[in-house]
Amino acid sequence: MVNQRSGAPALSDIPDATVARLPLYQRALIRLRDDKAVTVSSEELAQLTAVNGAKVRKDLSYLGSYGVRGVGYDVEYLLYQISRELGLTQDWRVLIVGAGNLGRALASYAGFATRGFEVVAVLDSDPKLIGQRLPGSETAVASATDLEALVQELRPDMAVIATPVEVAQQICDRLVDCGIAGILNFAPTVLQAPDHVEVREVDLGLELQILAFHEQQRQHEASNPETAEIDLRTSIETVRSAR
Amino acid sequence: MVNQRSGAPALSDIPDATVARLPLYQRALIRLRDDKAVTVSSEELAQLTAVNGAKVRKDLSYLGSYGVRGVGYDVEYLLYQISRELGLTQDWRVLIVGAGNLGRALASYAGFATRGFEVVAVLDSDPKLIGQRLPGSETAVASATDLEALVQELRPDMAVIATPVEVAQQICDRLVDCGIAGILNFAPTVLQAPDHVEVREVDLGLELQILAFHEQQRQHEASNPETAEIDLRTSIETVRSAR
DNA sequence: TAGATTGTTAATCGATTAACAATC
DNA sequence: TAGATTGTTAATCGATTAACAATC
Repeated sequence: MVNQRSGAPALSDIPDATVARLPLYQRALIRLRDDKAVTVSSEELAQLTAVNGAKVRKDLSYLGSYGVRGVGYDVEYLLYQISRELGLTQDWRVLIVGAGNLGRALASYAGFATRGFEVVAVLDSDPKLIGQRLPGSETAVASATDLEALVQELRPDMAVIATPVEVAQQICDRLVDCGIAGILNFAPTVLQAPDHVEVREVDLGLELQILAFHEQQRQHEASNPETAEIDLRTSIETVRSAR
Repeated sequence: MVNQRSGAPALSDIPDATVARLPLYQRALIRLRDDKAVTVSSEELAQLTAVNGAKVRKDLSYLGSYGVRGVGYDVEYLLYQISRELGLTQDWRVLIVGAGNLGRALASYAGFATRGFEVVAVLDSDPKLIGQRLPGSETAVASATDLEALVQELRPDMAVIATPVEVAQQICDRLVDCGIAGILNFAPTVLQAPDHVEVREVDLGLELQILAFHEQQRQHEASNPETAEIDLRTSIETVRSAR
C-alpha cells in the first residue's frame, strides 16, 4: 500500500501480522544457532514458534528468497536477514518514564539489553526515587521535570511509559512534542497521539482478563451438559422459572 | 462455530478479536462512570478506545442489544454486562512462578487487584528469595519445589510464568499436569502445551522490536527522497555501483 | 535420479467498515 | 415530529492455509 511509487527498492510492504511474527522467528533462530544447527526447514521453524508451516514460508518470502528447495534455510543467514529487516543490526536508545515496580523491572530486563535496546534514562517525579541507582544500570533515576532536556541530550529513539494512568497522557504529549515517534505504553489507558506516532499498548491486566474469559467458558461448558436434549431441557426450565 | 447444538443459550460465539477489545471498553466505561456519565454513544466509546465506531457497535451487539436508539448505552448497565461476559463478577486466583524483578512487579501490580485477580502465591527456586515477604502482599515467596502441593492447596484458576527462559517449559509442563488451563507467559519462548490449555505469550522485548522496525522504516523514508524521479535515479546508481 | 522442501497460487476464512433502515 | 443513534447488512479487506509446481 505504502510506497508504490517508482522502481525504488520496495520500502516494506510487509504485512503487520508478518512483522509481529519476525521477532518470534528470530528468537527461534538464535536458539537454533546456539544449538549448532546449520539449516532449518519451515516445518521445524513452525513447530518452534507454534505457527503454521505455510505461514512461515509466506512470511519469509516477504523478505526475499533466502531458502533452498529440498534443503531449508541457512540458520545464520536467515537470522541475519531477519535481524536486518527488524533493524536490530543497530542499537536503539530507550527512555523509560516511571520508576515504580514495573519501570524498575523493565529497566533491568535482560530481554531488552540482549536484543539491542539500551536504556539511556529512567525518569520519575517522586523525590524519594530521584537519584536512586538502579541495579544493573549505570544511571540514576532522573527527574521527570527534566524530560525535555534529557530527550534533547540523550536522543532516545523510543520511550516506554510505566507511570500511573493519571499522568500517562500528559507524559505522552510531552514525548511527542520532543519528537519521539515510538511509544510503548504500560499504563492502562489508550493514549491519544498524532498519526505519525506509533503507540503500542501493553496491558498486563487485560491479558489476564482474556484468560479469565476463556476460563469462564470452560466452567460453563463443564456445568452445561454436552448433549442437545439436556441443553434443551435446561433452557425450558430457565424459561419456566423466569415467569 | 463452537456450540451450535440445540436451542441452549449460545455459549459465546464471540469472535476472538471482539473478546480482546472487551477489556478496553470496560476500562473506558469505568472511567466514564467515575466521571458521572450516565449514557455513552458508540462514537464516544470509539474515541476513548481508538476503535472504529461501527466496530464498537458490532462488538457490543455480540453481547446482546443493550443500547437505545437515539440515546446510546447506559454506562452502568453496559459495564455490568461486559464485566459479566468477561467473568469479572467473580474473583480469580492467580499463581505467579518466578520472583525476579518482573515477577515481583507483577505480584504488586495494582492492575491485577483492581480487576478482580488475587495473587495467591509467588514461587521461586532461589533460596535467597524464598521466605521473603513481598511489599503489599500477605504471603511470602514459596519454594518452586512445592508447586504441585500449592496448586492442590490454593486452587489457582490461572498461572503467570515469569521465570528465566531455561525453566519456563518445564514449569509449564508441571502446571499443566496439575490441571492449570490458563497460563500467561512472560518468558521469551513459545511454550508447547496441549490444546485444552490456553497460553498467552507476552514478550516485552518483542514489542520494542516492532517499534524498532517501524522506526527504521521512518529513517529509511527520511533518507530516501520522496519523489519518483529521485528514487529512480538512486536505484540506477545502486545498480551501477553494484557492478 | 528420487526425495525433500521451498515459494507461490488460489481458495477460504475472519475481521473491518461504510451505509442505512429501524426506532427511540 | 425531527434528530440522533443503534443494530445489521453487505462489501471489502487482510490474513490464513492447503495444495502443488518448481527446483535443489
